Amino acid sequence: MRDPERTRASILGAAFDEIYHRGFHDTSVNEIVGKTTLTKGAFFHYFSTKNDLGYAIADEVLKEMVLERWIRPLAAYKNPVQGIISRFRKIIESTPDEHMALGCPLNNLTQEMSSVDPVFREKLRAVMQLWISETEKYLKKARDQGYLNPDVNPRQVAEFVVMVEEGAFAMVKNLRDKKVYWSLYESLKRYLESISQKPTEQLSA
Amino acid sequence: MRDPERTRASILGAAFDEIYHRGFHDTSVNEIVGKTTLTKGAFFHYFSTKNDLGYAIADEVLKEMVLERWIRPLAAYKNPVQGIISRFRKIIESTPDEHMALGCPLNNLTQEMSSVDPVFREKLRAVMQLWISETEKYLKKARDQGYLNPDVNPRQVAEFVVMVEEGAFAMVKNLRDKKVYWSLYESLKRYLESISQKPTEQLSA
DNA sequence: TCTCTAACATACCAGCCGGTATGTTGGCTT
DNA sequence: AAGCCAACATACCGGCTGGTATGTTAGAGA
Repeated sequence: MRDPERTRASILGAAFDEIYHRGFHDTSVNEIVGKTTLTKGAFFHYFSTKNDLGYAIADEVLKEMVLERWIRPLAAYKNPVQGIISRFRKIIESTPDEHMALGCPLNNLTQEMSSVDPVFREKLRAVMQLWISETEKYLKKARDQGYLNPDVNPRQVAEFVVMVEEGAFAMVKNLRDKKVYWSLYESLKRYLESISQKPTEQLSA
Repeated sequence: MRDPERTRASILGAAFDEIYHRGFHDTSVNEIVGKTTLTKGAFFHYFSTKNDLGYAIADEVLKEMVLERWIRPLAAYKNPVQGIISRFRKIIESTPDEHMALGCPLNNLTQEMSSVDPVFREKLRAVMQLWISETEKYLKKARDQGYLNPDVNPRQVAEFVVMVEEGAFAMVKNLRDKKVYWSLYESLKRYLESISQKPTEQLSA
């Protein structure tokens, strides 16, 4: 009947949802446990403080979400650059309007907490560094395989790409207009094409 | 001795500072008035609620800041595209590290408040729309004057440019590394060059 | 079966929050 | 010079917050 792992996960899930919708500060512990079948006693049994809950969200939920949404799918593409473009498009298509209006969970939490709490800052920074580094790997692969111009700097492009991926969500959240996302998609695509090797001058794999 | 306009402005200024540093939710009215020579009575004489204070910051402070930092300086450039690139660089150079770590005030407030309070959302959206529209004007001018390829969509590029301007600050805030800003600057420059008309006028760093 | 610890529930608290009610005072108006 | 109102100050409040102290109960081990 008792299942500590499930209990903890249910708190984490409810907390993520509520924080994603209303922000960390504006979400109280009472509201979080109210979304579950548990009470405050259970909450503080698993998380010694409210901030600890936030740390766990960064370490576990957000990190996993970034990998699952933005990184792992890239492995399926022969041309990683094409993969980045396709994923960006597919995420637009598959994200419900309600979520588009809420922005990127990682970015939301970072903007709210990183200048307030240094532990938050480090954990959220780690997630973003991971996101960039993994993107960089694929871009390097793309360059080595002749899909990108040989003079491109994979790290630099990776930082730009991730910034666009996050910034696009932020702007759509602000403007409440999904069409903007498509506009930004076109611009990112154009940028990536501008640093891509033309098929004719592509090196043979 | 009494000077209502100055008093109001001093509250607005102190509030903006404190909110910029610690976020809206985490800044209490007591802290704001504590930064001035006034008391809570004065605060609620000028702003009927704490949210009203936030609205005034959006309408007055943030709007003016966007125009002053990003838009008005563009008038001094013959090639608006060159102006956008130069301004982006100069803002990096002139912004102290401490402020770089705090991000863009407009973006901070938007990420924190726009999904919580609809009035906030509309006001902050108006500021961002203004930012984009004014940028669009200059890009259209650039296209008509042959600095940009004739097939570029000024609105689309404006949305992308503003997104990068905001997103760059957000990312630097996250990563706490000003070098990233230069990296993003290079990418933006490269993008704008890729949609620029080559023969007419050259873009230089 | 008895024990004992982890897994929860209940009840409560000090502190701070935004906001209000009620002063007091400066200074223009007549 | 008296009146009067905007411009402030002071004192206070109910409500909610994160957090704690103290239960109670499930269930694995002996």
